[in-house]
Amino acid sequence: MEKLIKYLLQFGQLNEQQIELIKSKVKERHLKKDEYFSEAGKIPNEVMFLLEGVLRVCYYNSKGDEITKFFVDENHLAADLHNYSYKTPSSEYVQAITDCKMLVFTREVMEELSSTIIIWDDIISKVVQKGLMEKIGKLSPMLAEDAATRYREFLNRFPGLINRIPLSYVASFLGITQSSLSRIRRNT
Amino acid sequence: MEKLIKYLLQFGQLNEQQIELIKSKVKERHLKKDEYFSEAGKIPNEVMFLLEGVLRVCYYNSKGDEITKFFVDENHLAADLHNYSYKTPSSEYVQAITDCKMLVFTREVMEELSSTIIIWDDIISKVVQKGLMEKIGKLSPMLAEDAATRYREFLNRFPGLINRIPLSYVASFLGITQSSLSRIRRNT
DNA sequence: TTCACTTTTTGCCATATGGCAAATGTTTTC
DNA sequence: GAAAACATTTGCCATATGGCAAAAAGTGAA
Repeated sequence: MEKLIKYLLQFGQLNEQQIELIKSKVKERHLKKDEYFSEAGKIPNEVMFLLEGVLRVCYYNSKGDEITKFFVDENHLAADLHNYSYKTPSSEYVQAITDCKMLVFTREVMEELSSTIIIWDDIISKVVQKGLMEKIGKLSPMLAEDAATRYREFLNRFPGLINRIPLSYVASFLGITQSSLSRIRRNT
Repeated sequence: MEKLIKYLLQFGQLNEQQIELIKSKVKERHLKKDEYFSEAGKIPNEVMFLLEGVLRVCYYNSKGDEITKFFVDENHLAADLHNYSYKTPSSEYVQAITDCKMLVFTREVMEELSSTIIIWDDIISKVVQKGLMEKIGKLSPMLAEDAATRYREFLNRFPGLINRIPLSYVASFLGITQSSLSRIRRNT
C-alpha cells in the first residue's frame, strides 16, 4: 500500500487524512497466473495499480490471432482509459501472466475520491498523462525497426520481463511469429 | 482563431474575458511546404494548434533512415510533450508536408495563461490526454497486422491524407519501403 | 524417476518485403 | 512547351518472416 502512496505523491501533495482515506477505499486483489483482470465486451469499471507481477493486454486482430498489445509491469497504474471514461465496452482483455497482487479502485471509489480530495483529479490526470507518454515511447519506435531490433528494444524497455513470460506473448507483441522470434534469439 | 476556441471549449468552460486573453496571446504562424516547425536537438518551447495543412513528426532510426513517426492533421494540438515538459532536447523534428497555418503558444504564454486562467491547466491536461489516447489508438493496432492491412488502416485513420502527401512518408510511417507500398497499392 | 504436459526450437518450403536501379509518370521552373 | 526535378512504379533477385509439423527441451505431479 505504501508503494501506491509513494507513487501518487510524485504527482501532487496529499495530507495524512487524505492518504488515510485513499488507503481505506482501495481494495487489494490477487490474481493467479492466467486469471483475467478484465474481459473484452464489458464496460471497464475499475482502475488498478499493479503491486507485483506482470499483466498483458490482449485483443484479436483482423486475422483472428490473439495479439498481446502491451505488458503492464509493477508499480504502474493500468486501466482501459478510453472505455473507462466513455463507459463503452472494452475490446481488449487483461490477463495475469504471473501471479499478481494489485490495488483496485472501483468507479465509485474514484468518484468519491474525486469529490473529496480536491487535488485528486489533478493527480490522476498527471499519472495518466505520464503513463500514456511512456506507452507511446515504448510503442512508437517499434514500427520502424526490423524484428531483431524490436526484440532488443523490448529487452531494454521491459528489463527482466523476458525470463518471466512465455515467448509466444513476446512474439505477438513484437508482431512476429514465435518461430521467428526463436530464430532471432538463436542469432543473438 | 474561432476554431481554437471551439476546440478548447470542448474541454472546459471559458468566459469572454478569458477567451479574449487567449486570443491576444496566441500567435498565428504560416509555414510553407517542407519548412520546419521544430528541429531535433533543440528544447521545444512551443505548443501548436494546427489550423490548416498537414505536418509530419520524424526521426532517424537505428539504421539512419528517416522515419515518419506520426502525422498531425487539422484541428489538433501538437507538441513534443515529453521534451517540452522536461525541457530536454527533442530527438524528433516536425516538418510541414503541405502549406500550414497554425496558432502558436510560447512557453511564456502557456505559463501566463496557466497562472491567469484557473481552469487552463485542467483544459490542457484534458486536451493532451485525449490527444495521447488517439495517438495510441492509431499506433497500437499497426504492429500486429501485415503491411497491406496497415495501409488500409492508415487510409481509415487518416482519411483524405493519402492524396495530399508523398507516398514515401506513408511508407516510412507504415514501416515498409516505398516500393513495397507501391506494390501493395497495385493489388488493392 | 517416469509420465504427461507445456514451451521452445528447428526443418522445410512458401510468401512477403527489402534493396537497388531503371523506367515511367508528374510537377515545377524557366 | 521543353527541360529539369521530383515522385511513383516496376523488374530482378536477395533476405526475412510465415506456416506448419515434428523434435527437443523444460516443467510439474505422482
